[in-house]
Amino acid sequence: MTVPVTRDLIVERADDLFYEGGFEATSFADIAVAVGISRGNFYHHFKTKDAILDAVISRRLRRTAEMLEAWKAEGSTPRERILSFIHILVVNRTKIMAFGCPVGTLCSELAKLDHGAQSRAAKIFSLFRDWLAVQFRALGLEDEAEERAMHLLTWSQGVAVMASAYRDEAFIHREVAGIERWLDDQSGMSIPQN
Amino acid sequence: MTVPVTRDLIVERADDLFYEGGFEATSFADIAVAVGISRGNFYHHFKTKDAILDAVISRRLRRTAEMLEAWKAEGSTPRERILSFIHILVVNRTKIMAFGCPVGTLCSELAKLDHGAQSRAAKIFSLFRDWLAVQFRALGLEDEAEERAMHLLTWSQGVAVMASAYRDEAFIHREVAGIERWLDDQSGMSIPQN
DNA sequence: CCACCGCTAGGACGATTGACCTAGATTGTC
DNA sequence: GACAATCTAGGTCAATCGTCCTAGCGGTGG
Repeated sequence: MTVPVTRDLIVERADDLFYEGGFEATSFADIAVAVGISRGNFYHHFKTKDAILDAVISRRLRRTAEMLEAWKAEGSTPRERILSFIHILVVNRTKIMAFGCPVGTLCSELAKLDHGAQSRAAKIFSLFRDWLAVQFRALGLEDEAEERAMHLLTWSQGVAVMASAYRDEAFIHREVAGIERWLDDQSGMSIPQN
Repeated sequence: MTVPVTRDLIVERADDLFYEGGFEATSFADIAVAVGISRGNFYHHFKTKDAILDAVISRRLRRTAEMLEAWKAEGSTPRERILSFIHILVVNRTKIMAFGCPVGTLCSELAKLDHGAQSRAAKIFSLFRDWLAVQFRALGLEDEAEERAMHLLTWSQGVAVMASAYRDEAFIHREVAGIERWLDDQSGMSIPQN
């Protein structure tokens, strides 16, 4: 809390609003109200809306990296660490049913807007992918680790989309159980199986 | 072609623009330019933007039903019919890499906008789900048919999200191959396996 | 020939958007 | 305590949004 407390607050609230309402649909005024400052004050901290988006993506990259680091400490085994990832779907089920996955929906929106920051947003996925690949490699899957990581990411994204489309909590639990079964089928298998 | 050729043209172009640019980001002016008519002329056919959205969703519902009906004719076996669904990912890979899945991204956006039409948009998913469930039931999966249908829908949605995030065509082919292997593991199995 | 009606064009509306400016308040430093 | 840098508030800007109105076009029926 050395200097930029207001700036951080702006990024934090903008992060939430971008998630819950989308980037395009969230206006300067919306963020200003959420933070509790005037619209004019905004321009002192961020010159453009894209600058806020950049800061939000940076924040998400940093927090994701921190979360993955924390999971390394909590879960001692690779399997437990991967389960930490899978269980985001359960832990955040309420918000996911309402707004989908923060990363997936942002990437989708930025892709449609043909926004230059889309590739940076996709790097949040890469953090998960690389981290998961390390865990799969520790499970004994050498060559297939990256592919398994992408598949797990894919599966969870699908669950997020369908869960928000139907707002079905039971569906999330069913699919998560399926992912866990799939995970336990992966360990040390020589023949690839999806 | 009895009467409403202009109206149909509006809905058709709006459908494309909503897919490629998103509902919120597409303005009346954008659609008018795409159709080649004046903005004022718009109001004669659609009083509100939501009315256009309704018409677009109706169009998608109708066209989806027609496509599923056509697949019944093309693919004689349930497996071939399901493969027709899976191969949308390959056939439409270019657009999917650029804009994601039309249904999934629309549902996600409407969810964030808290738009009343979200549940109607989700009915497009239901058309696929019910149709797929019929095919899985024909494969000998009685009780698990609906669950398998939802899983296949989930998987394909995940592929669409990740494919657009990374714009990776090889990834699509890899996952589609995985889906096909999964499909062939399903037929007539008594013990559920994901 | 005229009255009518579906369709079109183009402008105008109030509101809101992202962006920007300026003046005052606050803070920190010497 | 004076000064400079930083932060804040509130207003203004042109552009664009969805919405709406009206005048004119073209064909059809009486």
